[in-house]
Amino acid sequence: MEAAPRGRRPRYCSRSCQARAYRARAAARTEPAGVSRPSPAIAPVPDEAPQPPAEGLSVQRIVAAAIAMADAEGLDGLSMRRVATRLGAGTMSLYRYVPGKDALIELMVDAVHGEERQAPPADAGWRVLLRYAARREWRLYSRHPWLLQTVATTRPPFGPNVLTELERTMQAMDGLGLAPVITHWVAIAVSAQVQGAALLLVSEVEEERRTGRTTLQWRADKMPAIREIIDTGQFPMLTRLLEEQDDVADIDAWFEFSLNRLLDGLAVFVESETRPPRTL
Amino acid sequence: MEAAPRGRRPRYCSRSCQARAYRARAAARTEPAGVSRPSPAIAPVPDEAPQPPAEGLSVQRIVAAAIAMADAEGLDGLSMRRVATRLGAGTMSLYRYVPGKDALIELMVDAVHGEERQAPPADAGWRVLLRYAARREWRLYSRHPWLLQTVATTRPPFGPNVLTELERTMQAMDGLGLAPVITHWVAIAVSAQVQGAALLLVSEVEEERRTGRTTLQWRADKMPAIREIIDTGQFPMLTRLLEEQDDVADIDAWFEFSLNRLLDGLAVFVESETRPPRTL
DNA sequence: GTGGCACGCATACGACGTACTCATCTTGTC
DNA sequence: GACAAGATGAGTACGTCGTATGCGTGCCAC
Repeated sequence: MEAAPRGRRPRYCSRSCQARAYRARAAARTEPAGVSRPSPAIAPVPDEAPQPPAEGLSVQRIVAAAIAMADAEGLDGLSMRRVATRLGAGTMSLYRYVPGKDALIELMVDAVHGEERQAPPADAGWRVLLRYAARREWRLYSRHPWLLQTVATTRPPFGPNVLTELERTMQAMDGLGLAPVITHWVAIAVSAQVQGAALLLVSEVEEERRTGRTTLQWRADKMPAIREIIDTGQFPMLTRLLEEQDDVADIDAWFEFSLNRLLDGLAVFVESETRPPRTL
Repeated sequence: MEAAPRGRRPRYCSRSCQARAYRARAAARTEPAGVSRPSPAIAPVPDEAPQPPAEGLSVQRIVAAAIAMADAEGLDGLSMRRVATRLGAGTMSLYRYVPGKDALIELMVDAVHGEERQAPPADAGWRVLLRYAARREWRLYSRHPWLLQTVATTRPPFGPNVLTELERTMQAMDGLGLAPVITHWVAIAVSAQVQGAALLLVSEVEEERRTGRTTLQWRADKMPAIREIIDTGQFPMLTRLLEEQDDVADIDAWFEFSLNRLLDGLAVFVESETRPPRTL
């Protein structure tokens, strides 16, 4: 089924028992948190228990190992073979628990989204709450640079933890009188700003790993080439920039700057939206 | 040199003639445009001439073929073997012109950045110009979804076309009295917003290619799972959203929305920055 | 006991990037 | 015109990857 043109990219296997085991375990991870628990607030998935010291394989152990490996070596340092050997298992043993690499990555994504457990500040305004969510996401990408690469590749996974996050962000704007669609637009606009900023962060981290050169070393390497182009005089703005200071310098400060600009703009919008024809 | 831990990812080869040929051709593409031409304004790279009908390989032909292939099949449908056969050449022949796949991708990135040739509207305000640049970038990612995946992986390449774009964006704010660093921050903040939004766009396109399911089909597939989670009652905001309308719906409209919010925020900032202590 | 089955793994296949090596073709020199 | 030297192209091979297939092993219901 699904044709797989030219024989490439077959991806998901269809061995019955494998898929069954995966679905069973995935459900075990998902449903108890999302469905049955009568928790007072939104309850993220328990994720991984204190890491059962057992030796047996499990979806949790596999996902945890894969996350550790991706954190350490990037998304293309992640291979089923190496995850397996890291767990002291045969490569194909993983496929009893996970249908394939893609599904494993999906599980990884939802798992890291459930990491930061502490609740947002209560009774804060929408602006504080949105900023809180944005910073939370920013930290997520700092810790797990590979996460952003998955975003660019796969449709946003609707794991319970991801949904929880979105819900929380939208709740930040509850009571403002915005239409649900607009609330959603705002939420993903903030998320987009964070992700866009994180692209810069991640590309530096990732490239540093790949080449072994730090950002400063890299800049020194490229300097002659850049200066050559600059010296043509066709880039006056960039020239001035280089003369004063040479780069983003503090990427966290820049992130805060851009986030604040977006929040300012949202404030203008909220203001004009919530009391339509008063001042005018 | 460079150690290559555990024997993985050797990447760039170092055969002298290969590197030489590459540098020579890359320079041929870069310098005549950036250095010698006495053009009135910023002049992007001539890129590829009317595609010489010749049969011989060339960097341009290789880059063009690779771009076409990535456009059609995504970044991981791109392989040196298939680019070569598409050009009617042996695989290793490409390595006479390009040191490796990474360098090829770098050339591809700069090439597509030089695509849209028409000048921005003259004498427009900073806001119009920034919006213009943002839309231009947005269209770029629509046409070449793979571009965003490279951004997440490699340090932003400083090809002449990319630099031209950045310079132009910064020139949009010339005369506002902002410090060069701030101008730069604003420019990359807008770019970050576009890229973050494009992540959503690209993930849909990419996933659609990978699975063969359109967005609507996919939503129909996932609906039972989503509704199951929604029906727990723990996601009131999302529930309301689904009841009214089920998704982003018009991603271009959303892009415009988020861009306008950011520009509004930048306007507030520019306003407060350019005439510091007058009204207050 | 003894099937059946859940589980783990060894082997194998076809893709990939690219290093090494040889063949062919072009060009400069006499 | 003959011929050496370099430029250019490609065939083969190595090590990596994801994963399909099929074979053992041990547990458990009957």
